[in-house]
Amino acid sequence: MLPAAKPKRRHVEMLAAAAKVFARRGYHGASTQDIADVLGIRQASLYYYFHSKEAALEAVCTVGVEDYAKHAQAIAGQRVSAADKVAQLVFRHLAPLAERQDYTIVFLRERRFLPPPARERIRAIERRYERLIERIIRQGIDGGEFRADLDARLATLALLGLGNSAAAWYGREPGVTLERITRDYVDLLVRAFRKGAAPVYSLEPSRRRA
Amino acid sequence: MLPAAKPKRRHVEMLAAAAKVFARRGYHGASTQDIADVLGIRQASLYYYFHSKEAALEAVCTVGVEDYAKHAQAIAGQRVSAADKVAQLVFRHLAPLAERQDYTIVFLRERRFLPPPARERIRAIERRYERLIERIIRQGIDGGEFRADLDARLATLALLGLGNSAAAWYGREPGVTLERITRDYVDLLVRAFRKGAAPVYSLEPSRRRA
DNA sequence: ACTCCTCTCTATTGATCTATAGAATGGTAG
DNA sequence: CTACCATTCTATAGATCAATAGAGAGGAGT
Repeated sequence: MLPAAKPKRRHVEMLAAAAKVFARRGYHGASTQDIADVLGIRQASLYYYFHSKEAALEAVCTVGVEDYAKHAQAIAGQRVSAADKVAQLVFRHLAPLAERQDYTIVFLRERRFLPPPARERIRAIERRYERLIERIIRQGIDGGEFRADLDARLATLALLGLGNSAAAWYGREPGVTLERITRDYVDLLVRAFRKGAAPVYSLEPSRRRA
Repeated sequence: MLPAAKPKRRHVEMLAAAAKVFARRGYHGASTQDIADVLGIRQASLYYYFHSKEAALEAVCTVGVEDYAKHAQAIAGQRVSAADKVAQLVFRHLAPLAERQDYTIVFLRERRFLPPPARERIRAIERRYERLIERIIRQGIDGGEFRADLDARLATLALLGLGNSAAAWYGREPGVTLERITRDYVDLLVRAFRKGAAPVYSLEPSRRRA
């Protein structure tokens, strides 16, 4: 039977070891020996659990991405304000960093190295997640809660960019807790999305060349 | 004489080839053969230009990062509003994507694979850039232009996260020009930073577990 | 014609890495 | 005691890759 089909106790440890190593050294920079070292077993013993290094990468990426779309779907169905939904989206986007940062990092950085079929499977989940966010923002605009001139696509990319960037530095910024990031980023996004006076600034740095 | 010391015509082509290959396949996923293929020369011929693959990575990363701190310094010295400075920071941060996206991507994703001495050199430039941004934001707060409860560190990370995320998808989002990203992201940040009524939303998704 | 100098070549070494084959270990149940 | 199963082992094949050594080609200047 294929090991990937029955997730037992040791399989979970394997996955965690792979996530840790891939997150620290990158997929191509990590050797199967590195993963084996974490588990205290021989390099060849890994192949009892995975068909290939690529399969291990897909397994880690899947854990890294799977819950996002699910939660976004649940949030989209609620009957609350768009601002509330954005708040919950950010909360759910950042929450995995507490316990699964390695998986998140690997998903974000290494998914592009997946072989085409696996990459497409992961991409499908991503796309669903992005569309759900974009729809929530668009509904906020259409409902008059968010600015009419807000670009839903760019707003979505902003939310994702902001959330994903936290994965890169969370844990290395002294004193910055998940709660604070969530609060501040939600605040930042909702302030930027809601109706209000247009800010005044000169976009073109006119006194500088080019 | 060390090739890296005198940047001639072909050296620039080499660097561009390395940037392109590192950006697409990642540093560890790219072989020196891949770079040689882009240039139409043999793998071993590369070593006329670089001592090592790592040296090529440092050269690419240096190009990718060097101008940011320089421009930020110039912006910090101007006598304009903090919002104007933020606008110029974002503009200068995104501008390199037009002509040097590969270098930017490699700097962002692959700099962590540099050997410690080179990594420290790159890090020093980064740190200077971050401090300049943070100081500009802090001055906006102290001057009463930005919200008093704005966290300057998190605001800096937000600006960087937003700007850096664009490097990942710029060119693959149909119809999204650099001008539009700059305008929208500046708008987003300035709206979020300036004084204004606190938004209303429920941070805790109370009807969901955990 | 001779000499640099720049650039590229051929040929190869040695290290590293994924993956396979098949044996050994140890626990558990009949 | 024996059979079975899950897990880890040894040993190695086969491929890829960074890097070195040293030769050759061709242009510019003298």
